Amino acid sequence: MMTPDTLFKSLVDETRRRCVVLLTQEVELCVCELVSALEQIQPKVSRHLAILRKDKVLQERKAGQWVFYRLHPELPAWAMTIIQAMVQGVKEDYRADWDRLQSLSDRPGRCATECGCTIVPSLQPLPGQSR
Amino acid sequence: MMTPDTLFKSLVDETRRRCVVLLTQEVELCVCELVSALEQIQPKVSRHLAILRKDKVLQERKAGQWVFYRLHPELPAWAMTIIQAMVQGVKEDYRADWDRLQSLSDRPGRCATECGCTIVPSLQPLPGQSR
DNA sequence: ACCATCTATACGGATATACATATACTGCAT
DNA sequence: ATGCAGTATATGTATATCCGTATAGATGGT
Repeated sequence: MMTPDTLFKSLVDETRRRCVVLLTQEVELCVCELVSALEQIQPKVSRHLAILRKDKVLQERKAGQWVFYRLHPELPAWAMTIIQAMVQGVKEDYRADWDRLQSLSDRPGRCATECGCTIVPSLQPLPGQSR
Repeated sequence: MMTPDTLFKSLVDETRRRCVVLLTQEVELCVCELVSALEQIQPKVSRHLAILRKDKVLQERKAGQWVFYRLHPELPAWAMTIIQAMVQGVKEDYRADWDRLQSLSDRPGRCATECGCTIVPSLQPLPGQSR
């Protein structure tokens, strides 16, 4: 079960927060997209995603050679509140991550039939952003 | 200015979270009260309070030989949201801290005219008592 | 089979953090 | 001045965390 101890340990790292913030804007992202958006080397991103997965902050979905991550659907309400408040706190700081993500070409396709990602988290986009 | 990085670093430690949680229920507490409520040695509590003070999560008020701490009045809204959600997350877990705090005798008095704080109704201000 | 891509993990080093103990500082009372 | 209570900090140590590099596994295309 998620505890504040686990959540704060997970979110104390900025790389992990940047991943989580992007995943409040996009339903799911694969590792290579996060690598490009964050401009970090792949093993580093993968290691942090493993921590977020172990702590049940994120959920993984394997699709062929890709692994997609999304916010864990069973995050308790207080944890989602913390994540959303954290997004408010970073405001424009992580804007560059979002911009890089949007400018990527050749992103792997997602279709509802293959990934089942019909659930869109009811989160507010960052100020000035639209999808 | 408070940033999520600072706040998460501050709240990643359980001792610091326990201090903050108690300070969401009492307007202000002195170090010796926190030492008793948390059942931790004084240098440990003092060191963590220093971190919370440096990070502007808490504010200090010196009154004679006592130092009272309270939530920093300039905490941004998103930070207060995170703190309140964290309190929701710990629910009954920190209940023992509160119980020990309430059962303390000889708590230092708080006077509205000298400290400007709002006295919590459950508190019995006792003038000039030492421990 | 071979290769390229995507992802995960193991390893060693560097940095950061928490701890207990000891000590210093301050304000108040005798 | 002396002592004591409340608080803060310095020190050394142990542990945890993060990083980059190297490597391994898994998948899909040729």
